[in-house]
Amino acid sequence: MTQEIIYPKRFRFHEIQKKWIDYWQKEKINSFDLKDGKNIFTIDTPPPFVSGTLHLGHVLNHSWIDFVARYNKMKGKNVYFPQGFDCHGLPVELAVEKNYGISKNDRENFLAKCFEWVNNNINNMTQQFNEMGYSTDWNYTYRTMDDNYKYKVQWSLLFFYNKGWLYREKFPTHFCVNCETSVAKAEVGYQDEMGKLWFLKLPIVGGDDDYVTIATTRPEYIEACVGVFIHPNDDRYYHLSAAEVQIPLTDRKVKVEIDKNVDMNFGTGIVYCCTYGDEMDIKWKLEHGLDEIQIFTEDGHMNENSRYKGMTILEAQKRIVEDLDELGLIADIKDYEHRIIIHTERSSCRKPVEFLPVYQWFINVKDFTQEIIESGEAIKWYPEKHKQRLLDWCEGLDWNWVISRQRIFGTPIPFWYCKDCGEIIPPKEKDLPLDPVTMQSPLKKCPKCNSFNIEGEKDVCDCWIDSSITPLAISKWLENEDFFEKTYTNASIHRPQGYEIIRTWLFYTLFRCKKLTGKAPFSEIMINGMVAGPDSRKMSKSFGNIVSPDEVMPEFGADAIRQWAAMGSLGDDYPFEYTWINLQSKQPVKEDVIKKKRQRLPENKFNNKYGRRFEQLTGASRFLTKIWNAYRFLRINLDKIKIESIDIDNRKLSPIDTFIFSEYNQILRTISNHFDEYNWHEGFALLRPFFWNDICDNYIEAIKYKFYSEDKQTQENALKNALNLFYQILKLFAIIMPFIAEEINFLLFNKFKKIPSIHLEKWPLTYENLSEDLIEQGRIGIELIKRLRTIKSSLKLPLNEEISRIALIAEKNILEKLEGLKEDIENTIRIKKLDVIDKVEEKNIKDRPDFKDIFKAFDIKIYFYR
RNA sequence: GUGCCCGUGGUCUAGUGGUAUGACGUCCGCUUGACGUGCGGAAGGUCGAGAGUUCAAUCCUCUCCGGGCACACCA
Repeated sequence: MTQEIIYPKRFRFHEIQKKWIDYWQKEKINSFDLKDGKNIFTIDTPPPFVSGTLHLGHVLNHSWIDFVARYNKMKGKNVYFPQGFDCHGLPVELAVEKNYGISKNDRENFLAKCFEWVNNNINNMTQQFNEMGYSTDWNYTYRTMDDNYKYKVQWSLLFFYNKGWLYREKFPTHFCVNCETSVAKAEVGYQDEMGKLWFLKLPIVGGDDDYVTIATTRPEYIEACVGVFIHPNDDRYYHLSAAEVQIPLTDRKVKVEIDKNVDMNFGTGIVYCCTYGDEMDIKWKLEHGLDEIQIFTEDGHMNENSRYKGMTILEAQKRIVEDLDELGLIADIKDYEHRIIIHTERSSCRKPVEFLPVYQWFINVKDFTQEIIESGEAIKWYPEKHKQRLLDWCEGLDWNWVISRQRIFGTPIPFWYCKDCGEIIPPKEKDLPLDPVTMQSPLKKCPKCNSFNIEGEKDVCDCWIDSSITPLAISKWLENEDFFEKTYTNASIHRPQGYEIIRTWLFYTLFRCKKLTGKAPFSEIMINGMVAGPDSRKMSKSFGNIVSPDEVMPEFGADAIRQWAAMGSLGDDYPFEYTWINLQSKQPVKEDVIKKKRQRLPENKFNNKYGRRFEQLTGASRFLTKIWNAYRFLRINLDKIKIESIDIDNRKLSPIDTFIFSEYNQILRTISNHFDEYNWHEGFALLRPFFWNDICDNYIEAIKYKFYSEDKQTQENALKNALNLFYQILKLFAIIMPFIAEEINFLLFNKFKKIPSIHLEKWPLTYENLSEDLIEQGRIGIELIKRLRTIKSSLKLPLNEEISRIALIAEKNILEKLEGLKEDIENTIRIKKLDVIDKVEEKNIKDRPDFKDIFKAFDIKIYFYR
């Protein structure tokens, strides 16, 4: 090791990170060993979607996961910590279409390119995980697009089919006409939008210039109108109850029907029912046996049932309104704020969702929500409050799970069906995994109707079908019975995730794993919040408050960013703070100024003029520098003073040593308690000031002089005690800041501790058998030293200036203690002569001090002579 | 609309039935034999607003305001 590496004033994280990432990999420091089959603690980590880069949300989430892994390892558990990737999804298809210009019709090539694109992204993301200091064992990674993974997914579908929980049916489902696929209820959300409410006049058949007027936000649905509804108690329209109305722009007539679900107070109190405008329309259609007239195509245009065929839905709306107006059938138009259903699960879409009746595959979940609730109740939640989200979702669920997606890059739904009678033909188990598009059905003839018109399913699975068996995938279910028993059946399984996917990932995983194995997967769950920008709004492109890890990682390093993550509070959203500054003046700039400038200036000019200051990370970096310098100081002394071990003899502790050890004991216990609850914030918030103030500013300052002592034994003991304590603290640091901990471990402790990594260490123990008397004496010493330094500072004296004399005047019972501290105080404060005087002698002191002070806590008077 | 969470010095954050923790920033002093990305110190808060319970409330209750999330929904 060269001097260069040992003594730089700053922690050089760039080279150090790289060095340890390679070393940990080479030496298999993070390897999981099943042989110790007892006490296995499995972490079922969220597989990130393979967008190609990690964002700060991932950094927060996965830093915490890494803390969980490292902490539990240190606590003696055999931690199984794999990390996989969620590969399938629309964004992959879009990226491949865009970047390679390959059409989906060229199915084979297209899928190959999807695979390639995903693989590149995974390589990138794997590297980012490593740069975070993520301690997963990559030998157990998985990709949801792998055959081996698909096998499990398809096997599970076959199992569900055999149980009668998987079925195919033509049913109106949420359908994103932008993404051209059906989506699950869990993937849609509502968005407020300023729209219009149109009052349309529908002519009454046989009535002379007589109309019913309905109010609607969707006039483009008029051609699909199959009924008009009024409320049974609505006196205003009593006379209409048997009437028929003519649907404008069509040659159809529909009946006026009565239903109590009509809201009399909305609009005119009359509503038209269309196929399928919304969930209410679906219910009415089924209950009243109405016709079905579908007017939209799957890509969001009008179909052959409409005279506006070929137009987009929006274009059609415009034309329909114009046409109705021309016919004089528009009674009124009002501005109206309403909520539209949009595709929210992929934030890049957020386009309106329609209901389309197409053949879909469904899994019955409605009948099992009670069971899911039970699995949820059995989990220990960190924090408890988020359990309610799962329970609410279960209790409110009234739709089954649409699992089919009209896409091609996904796990194929491994079934065939008869095009004539709809009979489903399941695959043979031995043929899995398979793609029914390219593979022949096991039966040539429909077993029900003898038709030969058999078709392989083209649709693929919802991504949540892939990801909701992650606990089974990582435990080698269906693959290795022994491994499965140890890492699933008999393990405690920890599930870390954000609260936003409780109703999806958690819900589906609880459901499917229980059904497939008989055992609910999780014993505990740790919930993280979302990362917000400084405006405390969720980070998103549309708010312009995004910070990418790539922006901050090169400047601050993983250990600093992990400290930021550690300071986030359990289950709550957490802002990533920054301030815009003018790079020349270094002055803060307001957000709205930035917004304007960003629009006006070209990007490079803007970037030259303005930058962001990351205060939280600055603080984190300083802490790293502090730790680094504490190491340097001890290292310099270790080079001078020869010691054989850092084992300490409790009987040879000074009062100051005893006191700081006792303080450490307390801190350690409290931190353990917080970490046991996965409360990283509180634990780290204690650790930082303890190390900085108590250890560095007070303890090290107070023992420093011993390193220059004439007495070898004094030197050795002081250094041993300090190193021993530092090593304990380093183990605590290792969880949050794995790189600096490992670096210092090697530079400072390698010759004492013959272990290949500090990350294989056990959680530290407290120091036992400390003398209460010495603790108290040490406390007085430290407090006095602090006080005397403050006095020096307030007198504007440089800290190294020697004081000619100080007298401490105290009660008899404390005198003895002070005598024992004399040397520590004299040397640390630099006093030529320190006198300890009995209070009864005080009146005999003749010289007037330059400064007088009383230290109330111990009733000690301080006479200070410059 | 219903439910849950949140609102603490300039910013973020901890916490408690007896007016408050830490970080970053600001100001003052000190280049100490690890560290000026340091050390010592200071300023800065009616703990969202109002009402109630209490000897006492930032902490408990209610109402309101503001923010977030979830669920429901009138077309």
